[in-house]
Amino acid sequence: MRVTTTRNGVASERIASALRDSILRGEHPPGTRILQEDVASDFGASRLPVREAFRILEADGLITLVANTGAWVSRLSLAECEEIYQLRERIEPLLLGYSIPNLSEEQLNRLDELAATMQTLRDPEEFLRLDREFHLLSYAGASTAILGDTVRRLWNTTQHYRRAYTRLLDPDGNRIVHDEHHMLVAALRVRDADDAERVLYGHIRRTRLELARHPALFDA
Amino acid sequence: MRVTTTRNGVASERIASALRDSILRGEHPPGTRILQEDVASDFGASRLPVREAFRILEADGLITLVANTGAWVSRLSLAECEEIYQLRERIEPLLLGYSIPNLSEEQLNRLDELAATMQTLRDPEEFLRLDREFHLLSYAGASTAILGDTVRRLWNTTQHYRRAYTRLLDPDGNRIVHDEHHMLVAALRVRDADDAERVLYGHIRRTRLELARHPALFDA
DNA sequence: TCTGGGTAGATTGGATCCATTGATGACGAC
DNA sequence: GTCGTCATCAATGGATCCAATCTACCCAGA
Repeated sequence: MRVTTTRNGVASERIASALRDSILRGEHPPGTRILQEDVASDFGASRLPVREAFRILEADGLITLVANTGAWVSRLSLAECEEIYQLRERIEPLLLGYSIPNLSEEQLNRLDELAATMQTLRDPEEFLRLDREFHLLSYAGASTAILGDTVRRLWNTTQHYRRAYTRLLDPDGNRIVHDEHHMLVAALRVRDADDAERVLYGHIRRTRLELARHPALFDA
Repeated sequence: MRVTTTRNGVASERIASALRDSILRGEHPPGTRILQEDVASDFGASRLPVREAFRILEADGLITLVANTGAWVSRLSLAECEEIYQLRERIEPLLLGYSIPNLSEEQLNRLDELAATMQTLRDPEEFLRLDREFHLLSYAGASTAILGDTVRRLWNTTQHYRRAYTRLLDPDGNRIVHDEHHMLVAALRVRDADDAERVLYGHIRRTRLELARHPALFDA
């Protein structure tokens, strides 16, 4: 007889997933300490699954663990952020190449829709969310596990700095971003891998150079 | 490269480190199941630090965890292996570029020595060890954490397949490999980043294409 | 003989308790 | 007044026990 075991999945994964979302939403800025006990009571679990969740998030690059001391939300220096963007410049076009042949008509339409919606947004937080969905969706055709995971990790670790940067911008000021998004979708539609990869490369590179012009984002 | 905040006193790190070495040495071939209880008794510890060690190794890409079921040494398909090599082609030259300006005379001498020694070896296992030391040492000048960790993870996951491939080879057959190693050190000595990165790119690319010619390596 | 269900055993996931480590603040010496 | 030391306390690391769940095997029935 099966009792009401609500089969919610494994607790450590559930907690890791929820914590990841809340960090990505910016509820724990870089440098913030996170206590096992607090998280455990938040989720109504013991500290044990929380400890495993911390290991998962450490692997994601989201938090940094120090033995016998605690866990902190990871903080990047400008140099590390540039490093990540240079990585992204090189591997996201590769990932996109894997994805292009398998993108469905439905996915392409959604990409169009996202690119158009982003242009009308005033709220930086909403822009961040859609921009993330846009790019990750463009990789959805790739059946690669390692490459996809690597890219996702890089997106996670830079999320907070993209947020800080986005808040600085005049909503209309980054017209180039929207143009690039539209150019990218156009290239994807005709399955022009070379063009799509070139646009994406430039898109990331430009963002990297822009970020480097605001070193203040990385203080504190 | 990796900052190695010496958490060596912590059992989970010690166990993870020892297990990682033993997997890299080939003592647990891909597909092998690893039981928490066995590892725990091997190290005279309880299962708890073993569980955390498993999480660390999962992040390294060395093992795969399935909830309520167990841990297996990761197995790659040919497609995944090619994916990893394409990644390596793109990011290891970048990492090398970071490293070149900071390589010491001593490190360059050691690289020369390694390249020469490898030429004389008959034992594939020894070759693997030195080849790993050679390449990772060539990246030692890079102070990058994220990039270095990413590369190290890729090396880990492909270690077993490099081993299987190396065993196939006639020790004299891969003269090109040795030539490339010497060319690489020569370029590093004169701090010619462009040349070094090009040689390294070709080195990895050639290996990828060679691996693809032996699909049998990836069966069961 | 093959398929399906059910049960028993092995193995992992989670909770609680204890040991150990690191940080903080007070006290005393120079 | 400042620096160093020590004691206290909070937070993490680890051990043991219990619960949930998956696997493997056996047996009944077609």
